[in-house]
Amino acid sequence: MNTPALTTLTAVPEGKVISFESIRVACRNCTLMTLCLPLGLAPEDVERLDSIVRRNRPLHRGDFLFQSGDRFRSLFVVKTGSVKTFAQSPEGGEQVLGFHLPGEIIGLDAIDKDAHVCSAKVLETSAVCELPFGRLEELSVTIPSLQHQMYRLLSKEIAHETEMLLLLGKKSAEDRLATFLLSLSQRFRKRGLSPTDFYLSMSRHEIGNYLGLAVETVSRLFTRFHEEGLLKVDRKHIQLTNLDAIEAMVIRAPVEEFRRRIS
Amino acid sequence: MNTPALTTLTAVPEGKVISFESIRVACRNCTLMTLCLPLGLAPEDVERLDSIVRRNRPLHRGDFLFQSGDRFRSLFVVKTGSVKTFAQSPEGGEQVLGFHLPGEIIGLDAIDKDAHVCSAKVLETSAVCELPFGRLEELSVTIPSLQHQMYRLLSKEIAHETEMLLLLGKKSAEDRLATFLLSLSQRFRKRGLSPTDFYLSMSRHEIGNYLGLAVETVSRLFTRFHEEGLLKVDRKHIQLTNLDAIEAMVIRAPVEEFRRRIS
DNA sequence: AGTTTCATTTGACCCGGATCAAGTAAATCC
DNA sequence: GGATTTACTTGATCCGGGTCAAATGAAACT
Repeated sequence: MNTPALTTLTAVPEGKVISFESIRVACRNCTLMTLCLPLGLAPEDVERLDSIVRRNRPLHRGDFLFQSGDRFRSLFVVKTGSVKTFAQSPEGGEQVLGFHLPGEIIGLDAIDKDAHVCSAKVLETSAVCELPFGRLEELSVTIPSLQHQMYRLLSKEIAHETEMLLLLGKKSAEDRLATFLLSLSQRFRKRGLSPTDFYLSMSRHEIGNYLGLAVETVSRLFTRFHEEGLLKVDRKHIQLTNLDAIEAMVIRAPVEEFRRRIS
Repeated sequence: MNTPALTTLTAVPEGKVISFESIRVACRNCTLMTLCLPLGLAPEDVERLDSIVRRNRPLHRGDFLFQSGDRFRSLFVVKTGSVKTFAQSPEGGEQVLGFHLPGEIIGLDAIDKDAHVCSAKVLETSAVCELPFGRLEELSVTIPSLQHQMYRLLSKEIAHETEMLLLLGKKSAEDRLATFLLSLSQRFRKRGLSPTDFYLSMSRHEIGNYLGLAVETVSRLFTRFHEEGLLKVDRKHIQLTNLDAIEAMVIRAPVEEFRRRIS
């Protein structure tokens, strides 16, 4: 048997039932082990970690993991499906902060203030592991390799946000969308899924919000990329037909700087 | 005696000598203790932390703490002066990631890859504490409150970058500069310095780069803010003559969203 | 099946801020 | 002290992408 919940990452239609078994798997049997918190832990330590993990029933589109202002109790790891995080201003304006795929950890920004500073909403039927942070912290006192892994994860998150800053600070709309698609592609690949053929679980509006672009711009860019033969779009189904060109697009981005410097 | 090196945060002219004594102070006597790593530690633990801190000679404008690609060995804490961090593309283009004031920790993004992913350059004569990360990690295994403080610091850094994402993702040039000035003001206040009267240690070019704006735009905005009576500018000397207005400017930023929602 | 609702696409227009181009003022160098 | 370099300011122009408006298409509702 394979693991249907993982391979149908974003393909589970609304309301369909996910195999409950695939959600209850222990860390040691989880296909995400090398992407997740247990990375680098000795088997017996994985068991100890496993013992504090709460595996709740699957969540559905629109469900919240937590909302901004909630007391911080747990970190969450996406197991199947996807989750978006976003900040909201009192008036209702919202800024999408990230889209989270299986193995990615959510809530790290809440440790400092002991309260959530953003909200997390499930984009499609998803299974999520809950890690009560108090227990995790106790555990990491007695497992140095877990502490190290925690530092690494927090650091990785910082480095990742830094990359987003680079993206939003300088690049053109075209670069932003190309970078976004490439990021998804690479993350799908790491999870054993097709890097060139996938479904988007988020709307154009959410993509635009995330990238600091208007919906219309996102839509136009998809059309243009399609016309240029970079990809095929059908609604939420994306096929990257020229991944190399998309990569090249992202890499040669800082050229304007270069041109300025040599002149 | 007061601590001249702190009170002259950005006012030490190039080449002038900083009191060496003020640099060598132990953590327990450091005015930054409540802003820095020792926060929340028992006195004996502060001593243990103190014992691994390396206090090097002051650095001067243009000196590097580290460069992108360097092996990661230590975290750094600004003690006096200021430091900028930036990412650079191979061609020479650069994106300023942050300006760091006394008590702020630099290098947290390097833990994951065990290599620096950005560079840190001193903006003015500055004293910096070096924290060898291996030692720090060992220590944090035996001092749970230090481990907790590390988690908090890492988390705070994530939350801070999230705020920058919000800024760069949505807001107008005006909002960006206002937010930047307000951030500086608040950070100076926390350090016991004037929140309304300070020197900028970074150039207009660096501010623009940081905020995703052209130098010319930054310059024009300073002129406009001056005309509107929000501040006085003389070269690098800034006086915020209407802090309330600047705060209001930042807070009422998401109004466009609101307008859209009710229509 | 037909209606409502919401998401996406497409077109027309406009504006904020980038870019280009001087000019001015400090700081650094002889 | 004068020359050179670098930083900053100001003005003119242009364009990428936002905004507005409308059409089209999917999906949910009755």
